[in-house]
Amino acid sequence: MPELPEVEVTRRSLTEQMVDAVVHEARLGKSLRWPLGCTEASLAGRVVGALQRRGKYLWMPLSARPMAAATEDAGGLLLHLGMSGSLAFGRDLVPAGAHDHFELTTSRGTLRLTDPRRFGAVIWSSGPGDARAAKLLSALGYEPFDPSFDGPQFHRLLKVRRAPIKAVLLAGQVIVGVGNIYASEVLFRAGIDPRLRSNRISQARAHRLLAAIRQTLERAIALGGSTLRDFRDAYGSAGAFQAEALVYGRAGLPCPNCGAPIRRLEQGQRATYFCARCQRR
DNA sequence: AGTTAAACCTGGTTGC
DNA sequence: TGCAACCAGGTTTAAC
Repeated sequence: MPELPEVEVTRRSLTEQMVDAVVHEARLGKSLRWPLGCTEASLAGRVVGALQRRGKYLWMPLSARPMAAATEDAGGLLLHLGMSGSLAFGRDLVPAGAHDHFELTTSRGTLRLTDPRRFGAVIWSSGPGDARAAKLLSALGYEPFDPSFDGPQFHRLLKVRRAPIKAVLLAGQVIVGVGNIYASEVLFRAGIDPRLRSNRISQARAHRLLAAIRQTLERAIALGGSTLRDFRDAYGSAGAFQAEALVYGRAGLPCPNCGAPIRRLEQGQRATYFCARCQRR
């Protein structure tokens, strides 16, 4: 489910409800991708800080006591929603089901991670120097909305890769947050063939692609993300961007721009949707 | 080092 | 209806 817009929508809805909450109890059910890395009891009494996002990861600061200086205790939880994860928060959640794998009971309500496929993760990190967290975050590319990231820099990074542009976007080593839905969508909006090799992209088209990424992700965030099957924000609301998808999941349907049938192909074991007439090599 | 395939899981949909 | 095959929003790991 979750690409950058869904994770960002989750971050915002969670932060509104959870900042300053005091943790009462943590409960881990079926194992997720990795072990938690601390005892559940060691989270009790900690105070939730403002959530941050890096790529598709969420960072929840958990201070050992109220008003602790950041330098004094920079610990917290690193969360990833994987393919099918979502987070819910509230005082009266429905009883936990078979796919609810992590719960954090707090003074303001209960945070619950639901993830049928269990590709998601919750790991304790003691701070920036934490090796496990650093390993996950260190190879990540630029944030799409980082103001210091611009078209020329994007172009330079694309020039040194030979994989198809779709694969380069998905890999997240150049720019983070673009998953399988939005990769097809941004390439359509930029008029670029997903099979085009990254190093063959001109500077002008790189600029156009970056602009399309920013506009598309921004619009998706504004619409609460995409809900294909089960994504919900922390209030339980579904997203609406899927209704504005121009090519994703629309094989055989007419291109909204030229009417030619949208094509589906496979790249790196993932489906890609595009219009062979509007998107050029 | 870069690129590609396999692996991790479960559930819903499609087709015979 | 039953059941196999295929599909799904991600990322790590191993292998060319």
